[in-house]
Amino acid sequence: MSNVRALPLLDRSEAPAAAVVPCCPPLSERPFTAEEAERTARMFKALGDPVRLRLFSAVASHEGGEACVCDISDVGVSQPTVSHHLKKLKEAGLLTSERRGTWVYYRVEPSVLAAMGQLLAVR
Amino acid sequence: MSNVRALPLLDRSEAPAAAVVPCCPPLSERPFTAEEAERTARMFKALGDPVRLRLFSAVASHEGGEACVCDISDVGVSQPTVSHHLKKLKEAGLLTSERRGTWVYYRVEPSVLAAMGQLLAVR
DNA sequence: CTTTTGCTTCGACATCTGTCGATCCCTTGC
DNA sequence: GCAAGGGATCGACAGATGTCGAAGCAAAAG
Repeated sequence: MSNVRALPLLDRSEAPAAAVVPCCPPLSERPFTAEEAERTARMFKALGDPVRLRLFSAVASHEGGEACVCDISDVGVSQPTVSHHLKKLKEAGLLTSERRGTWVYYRVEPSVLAAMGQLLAVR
Repeated sequence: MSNVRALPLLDRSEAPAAAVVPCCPPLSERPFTAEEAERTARMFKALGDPVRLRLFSAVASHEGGEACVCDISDVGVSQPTVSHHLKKLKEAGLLTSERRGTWVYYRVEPSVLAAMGQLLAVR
């Protein structure tokens, strides 16, 4: 189950690194369609849990924009729950993970952050 | 039930209108505390539902930044459900409502939008 | 006052979500 | 090979959430 694909917020295939291509216009530009709302809500929902927000913040603020799970798993819930939330953040396209030897490192997708910021831009 | 107070994202008591005082530092500045995460997650959660996102976008993109419920309630769910979601958005501090005669108007809280944008600022 | 219209609240219900302990998988070290 | 440790998955379960129809409430119209 859960074959949810990461959000194609940004076309990373050959776009220059600085070019942020948001999935949707700013919230205040025009009413969202059902599909736009569905995609975008997934990101907001991912950050709509306190534990996930702490995990995301911990990764985002860690040096190099990445952190080992062992460095950030002190958020008051059990280890399986931490893993569960990190998975959710990955499915939302906000984090990526990579195993390096014993440890697994999570890193933020800065372009996605920027795209979300543009969603909130005031008209 | 549901005596949830609006988020004190911005001290509106006597601050100048342009001064955005976010509740929390940018997500990537330092790891969020439990309390910061709790408060901030409430906002993201409010936008983490497709119907609410459409309603919010409809209000935000409406001229004058406000809209009558009758103008935006065509989002594919029943009218009580629309009312339910608008209430949630109000409780999250993202919208305010005001009755003027027959109709009820909802309007966005622009400072809250700006504060959320700052949360997503890249370090 | 009665009716109509716009919106909220209530009650009920199915589904989703967060949480945990137990277990499994993968890598390293012996 | 085997043991140890980091991390993911599984199964279960209580509580939260989205949804609706019915009923209630407030303002305007007749």
